Amino acid sequence: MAKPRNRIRSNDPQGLRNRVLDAASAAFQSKGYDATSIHDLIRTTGVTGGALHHHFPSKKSLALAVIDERIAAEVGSTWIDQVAEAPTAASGIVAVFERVADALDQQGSVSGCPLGNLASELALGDDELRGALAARYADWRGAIMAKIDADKALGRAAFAPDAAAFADVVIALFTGALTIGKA
Amino acid sequence: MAKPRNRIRSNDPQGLRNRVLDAASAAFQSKGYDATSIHDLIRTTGVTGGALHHHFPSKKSLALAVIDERIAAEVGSTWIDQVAEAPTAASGIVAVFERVADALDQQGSVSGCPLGNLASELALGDDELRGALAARYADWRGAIMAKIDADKALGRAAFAPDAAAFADVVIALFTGALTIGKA
DNA sequence: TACAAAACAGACCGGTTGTCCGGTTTTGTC
DNA sequence: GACAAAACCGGACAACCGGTCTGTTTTGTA
Repeated sequence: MAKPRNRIRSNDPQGLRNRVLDAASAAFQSKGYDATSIHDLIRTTGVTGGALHHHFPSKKSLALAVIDERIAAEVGSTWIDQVAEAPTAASGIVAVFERVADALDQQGSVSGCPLGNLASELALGDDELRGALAARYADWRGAIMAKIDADKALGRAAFAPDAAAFADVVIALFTGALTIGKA
Repeated sequence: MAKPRNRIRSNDPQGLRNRVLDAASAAFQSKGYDATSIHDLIRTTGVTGGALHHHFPSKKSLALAVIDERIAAEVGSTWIDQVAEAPTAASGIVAVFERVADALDQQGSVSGCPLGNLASELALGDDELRGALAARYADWRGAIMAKIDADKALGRAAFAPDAAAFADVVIALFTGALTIGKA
């Protein structure tokens, strides 16, 4: 006479994994990595500790997955894709800034750049995490540089800045602005 | 026959307070606020828990003191003073960037902007802390704006940007650059 | 149906966290 | 010297942390 387990259960590993990833990335952004406990995630998602540990053996592995899957996608959709599709690098960059500013106005609060928040908090503590974050920055930077070079090749560049330096400035400006916006 | 207490003790509240503040601000910058436990500070400074609690009843009050005393001084010496003493706003800003870049080269590692690190980590969690951080940003911004306006009045401005917007860009650029440098 | 592997459940552990408290010593003041 | 306030001591505390464990259920495969 074990426990009468009358509730049906269906294994959905990918769905459960995604739910955890969603909750984790949201919590990391709104509260920070250290301030988010895995018990918090257990409570908010309803996922049990065993299941969570099955998919993410450690908190660090969870952070790694958030960076490589969720944040990478976010950088891609809000930056890389937008810049690539724009007529010119400069116009694409300006458009992203305006779009983000509009979204922030509607939202009413600033919770920072997802990538920048994590970079600030855990880049210094762990080399593996720092590498994952650096890779995301490299992608971001590469997309801007590629567009600038394409502009130059097409003769569309209003001015001819050093692509690498210009990309760095754009990224630093964006990251810094969202950080200051939090205060 | 209580404990034979043969060690001499001399009360030095201000010195002890400063020692804690030094250790705390260093730890906050290198490891982050959440990652720094007050037991860490007890170990590294040798200050007892009771004494620490006497000066800083809570960890938050310690953070507040670090912001208002240590970080404010740092912003003042590396930014406000430098800009004020420079012949022109633009040259002063460039000089600060160069000086910081040189210091970072010698140091070999980047641990971020002290103000930016704390802003990123705890601005969203507590309104009082956010206010303290915002005040530091306001001072910083005000110093740059004042210098730009002074330049304009003296006819020294090579170009005539909107002072507020320009100051924001400078601060965002600085903060963001140091954040990215960590990754 | 048989069975191994994957997915999930949930209690549990050692260690650490921030905070607080009762007592002792030092210091300023009269 | 008497005495109160401030400074300092050292440990106790409950809550919570990330991680582990054993066991059960589901699923793919043949």
